Amino acid sequence: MAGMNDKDAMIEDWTLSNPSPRTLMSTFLSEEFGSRSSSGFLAGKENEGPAPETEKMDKVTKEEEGDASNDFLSESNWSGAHKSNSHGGLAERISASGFNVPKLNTARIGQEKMASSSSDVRSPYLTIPPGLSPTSLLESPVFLSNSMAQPSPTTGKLHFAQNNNAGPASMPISSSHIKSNDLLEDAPEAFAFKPLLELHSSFYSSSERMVVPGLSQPQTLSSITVPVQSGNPKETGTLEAGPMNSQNQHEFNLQADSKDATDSIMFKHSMPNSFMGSDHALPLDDEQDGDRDLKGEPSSVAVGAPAKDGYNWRKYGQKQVKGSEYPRSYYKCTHPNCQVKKKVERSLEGHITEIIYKGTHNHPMPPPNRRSGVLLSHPFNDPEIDGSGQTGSQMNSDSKTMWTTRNMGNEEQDWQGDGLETTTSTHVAAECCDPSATTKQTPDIARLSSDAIDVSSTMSNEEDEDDRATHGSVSLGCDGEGDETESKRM
DNA sequence: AGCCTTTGACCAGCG
DNA sequence: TCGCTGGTCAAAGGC
Repeated sequence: MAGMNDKDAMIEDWTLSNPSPRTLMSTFLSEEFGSRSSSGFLAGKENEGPAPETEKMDKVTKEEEGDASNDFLSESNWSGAHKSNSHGGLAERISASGFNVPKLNTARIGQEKMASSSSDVRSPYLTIPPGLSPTSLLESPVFLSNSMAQPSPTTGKLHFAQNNNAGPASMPISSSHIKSNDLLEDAPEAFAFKPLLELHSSFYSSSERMVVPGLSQPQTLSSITVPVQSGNPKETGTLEAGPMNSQNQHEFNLQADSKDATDSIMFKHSMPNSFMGSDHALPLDDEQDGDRDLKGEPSSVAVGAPAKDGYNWRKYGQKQVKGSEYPRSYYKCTHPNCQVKKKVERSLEGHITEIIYKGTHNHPMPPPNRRSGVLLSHPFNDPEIDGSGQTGSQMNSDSKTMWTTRNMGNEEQDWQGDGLETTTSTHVAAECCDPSATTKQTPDIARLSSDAIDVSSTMSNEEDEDDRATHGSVSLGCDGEGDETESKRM
């Protein structure tokens, strides 16, 4: 409850006076990111020694963050080379609310070569030092806005809306080549994208349907576009995490959601090779450990996976679905009176190819336990922050959050919490996936490409209001750092 | 003992 | 009505 209030207050406090795409850019870049020449993101790996300018910002960041030991980000010596908004910046405000915000070294804007010939002249490149992973970005509080987003099944865009907003902002969400869980353990880029995938997975789990087909081809990884939001809920945009290039760099493209589609900024993030090493790999949750230990054994895969979104699931059936080369497992939420179900398709190797949530939890997310391997590591997952803990009310349990989506008939639909049935699906198409399997379930999905992430959402009225209590209770299995962070918070 | 998965059977919707 | 298909049930067994 307290977390919810904090968050609400925080979001409200984010509101800026002059929302604009450029403002979003500056806000996002200057406040949300910072570069740290010393990449202590992973327990101080790859210490390169902080540059003077970053040392300065180190102090600022630490001052802002207050209790540096309270969050993993603070451990990583986030720093920034400049701050455009020294008063009441988002970072400070978020920090005050319990978040630590990665900062981007905007001073290095323009120092990088343009990675794409199609880049806008105004689009500088930012280099994020090794150690700043997309995980960090995705864990940035900018993704708080996800709790207010609903995907469009036809356009693949997320629509943000609040009851007090003039109108929803739309942003594309696309992805290609999402790795499945075990692959996430094996490759840095996969690891980096895992929180994103789970962010969406968990987020959409709050609706009734989610489809997350994964890839089983570890050599393929492309881009993911996720929504971002500046201090003003109306200021939205997308952060696209591109594939890792030959220099082990992820390319990011931050674009404001505005009429000016060219208002974007691209930057790179160098993924340290150490990410590849198991010694530097972040610890995985129990489930992943289980999957890793018993990789290839379907039974083990089936046991741990369903709980990854933070809830406890009981498998009640499995069936080979026609059109899909992988068996589909059926899970129910083990919580009493909770009718949420979940369908999971996994390849023989244990790669998740599709996850479909049905229903919404009418109960708080259960506390992490060894069996489920759930680690409520992400700020969204933190009961103290998002209010989804056992202490009671959910973040979106109030009726203030309005969901805007498109239903199966491409008809804009505003949902204010009276929807009784929601279905949200997220497709992460895989080269190995049977396209018919996913498209059949969400025929309205506008597939961006054969290897794009598709998101659809349909809502109707069948569930009672309580079922919406858990809408937006984003759980993010930020294994590793989150595990440590959560324990520290506790 | 309790909870879970497994798995074959059953049921309902649809063409 | 029939067959197909997806979803669910429930007994059995494991942990």
